[in-house]
Amino acid sequence: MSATHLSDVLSAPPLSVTRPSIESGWQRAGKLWSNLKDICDLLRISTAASLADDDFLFQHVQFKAGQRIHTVGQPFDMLYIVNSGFLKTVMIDESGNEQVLSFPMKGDLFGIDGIHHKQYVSEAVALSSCDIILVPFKKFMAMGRTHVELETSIYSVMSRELIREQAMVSMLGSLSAEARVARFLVSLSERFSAMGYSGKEFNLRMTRHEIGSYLGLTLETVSRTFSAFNEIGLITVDQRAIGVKDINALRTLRRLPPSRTRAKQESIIATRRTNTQVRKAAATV
Amino acid sequence: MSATHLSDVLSAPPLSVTRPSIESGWQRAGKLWSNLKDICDLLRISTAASLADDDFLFQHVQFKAGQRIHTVGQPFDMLYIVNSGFLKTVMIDESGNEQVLSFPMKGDLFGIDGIHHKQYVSEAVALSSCDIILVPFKKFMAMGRTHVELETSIYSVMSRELIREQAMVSMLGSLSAEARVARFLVSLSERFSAMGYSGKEFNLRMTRHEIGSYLGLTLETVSRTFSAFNEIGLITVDQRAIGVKDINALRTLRRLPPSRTRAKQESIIATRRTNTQVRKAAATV
DNA sequence: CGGGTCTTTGATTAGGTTCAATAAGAGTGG
DNA sequence: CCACTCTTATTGAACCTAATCAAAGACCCG
Repeated sequence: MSATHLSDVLSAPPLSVTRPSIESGWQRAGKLWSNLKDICDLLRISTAASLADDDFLFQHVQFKAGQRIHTVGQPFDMLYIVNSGFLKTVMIDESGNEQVLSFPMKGDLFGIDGIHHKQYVSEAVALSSCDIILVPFKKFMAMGRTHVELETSIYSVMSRELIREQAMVSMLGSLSAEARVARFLVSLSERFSAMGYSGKEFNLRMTRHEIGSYLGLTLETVSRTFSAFNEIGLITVDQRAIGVKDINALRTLRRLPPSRTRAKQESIIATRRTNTQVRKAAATV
Repeated sequence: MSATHLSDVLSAPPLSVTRPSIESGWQRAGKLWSNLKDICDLLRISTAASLADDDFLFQHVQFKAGQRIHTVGQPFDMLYIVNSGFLKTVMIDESGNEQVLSFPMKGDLFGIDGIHHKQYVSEAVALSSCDIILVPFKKFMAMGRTHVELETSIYSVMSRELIREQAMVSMLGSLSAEARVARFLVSLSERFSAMGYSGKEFNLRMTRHEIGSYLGLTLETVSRTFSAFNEIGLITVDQRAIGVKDINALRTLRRLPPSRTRAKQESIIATRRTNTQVRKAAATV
């Protein structure tokens, strides 16, 4: 039952569908399968009528916490969609250190980074029990050719991922530690809400170390910032349990001391310049 | 002649090609046009035979330093390929600050971020005179349907961009200021070399401020780091003129003081632990 | 030549890392 | 079920990198 390699659990698609299961997916021979429409729904993609016709089935695979869905250097042929559970994706830099890139959860697609070099550049690790849908890329592309709106959606999802990374770069390049942690919590809250869970009370599935890696901070800074937010009453913290008390404060929390801001905000600069001159004048008196 | 809006310079494709020009592209009515094969070559994409057949022509447009190729919120319908010149792409955060995301140059594709929301999320600004190829996205997708290897390449290029952003996140999250600046120089050197220019002597086309924004540093830190590298003999600097003296030293320059490294390198941890114990033992003697 | 932008360099400050020690859980096996 | 261990989290103190503030010099372009 403990599959360490995908190939161990792969099986041929069922010849016929038996019965719908509770969650999205059909069951057959103890395995779950999803059709194209299920997948589009999961990805929050516009789902035109024609998609429902396609009877190709995508296999689900279960992973337990700690197991790897794919590893660096492994030949690419699949994309993956999270049906349930929590994961992290990491890059391994030349000195062997892990850098967390994302925390995929229900409805998220990962594995895209494997397309270019025909092998994965990152690793995906389950942080909890996970149900993952396998999406053979070749097949998916072929389907995009027959369902034009699907093709558009694939490009759209890839574009979305790029935007996500750009936002990440922007955050790492310009926000203070407090602001990063605050946004991280807001983002988690919103994602939990979107999934139908509580956005006010939730458990972190990742360690402080992993959060720190994701945000470009040390685990100590993350811990301290949680504590600080707790003291101000923005959140409550007890180990992995988070209670969001003032999400708007978290949302608008700017970098306390700006960074390479300055430029552009002429008014502020003008004001500061005036102050400086006043100060100088006072000094010379 | 000074076009501030793309629509001012757009014209219908020529009915027939007249004569090949010096650089990639054909000339007609004072304008440059490229075919599919030119574009694939420029993007360093596998170029199968069938591509040469396609006689659709892509229009070139010239921009002068400071002009914007596209802006935030502008409706998306084009991708852009740099045929010559230098640009920057920037995101504007909620407080109006620019964050530099990339410095596109010859052969680079940009505008991908516009696909998802059907409008651009970033801006592209010319840093020098530029010759840009317009790639109507709809048309490009359609061509991908008839040339399967092109479709694959489009996905591949998008994946490449995602990897680039991931590498950027990784760098911002884990490297010291020195290491970031060093890698920036190495990257520039390699790109200039790949373009046929000298990778040892080149001029920066961007300001210290823009480099700083790109690397998540202040302009002062960038300037100081250049000066420091200069003193160690890794490079020579004179304003925008850079001479790379020891690219390997730049390449391997690690973060002087590590960050959230620690984990994973068992040997080092073991060593450090031993040292600590030794120190403790010494202290108790 | 002059005004504006860009760059360099210095002095000071502060935010975040590093090192260290303790506490709190989670998992394991006797 | 509890002791033991390993991982994870919290908190403190000292240090250090990079930001901030400031000023002067270099360059560019009309």
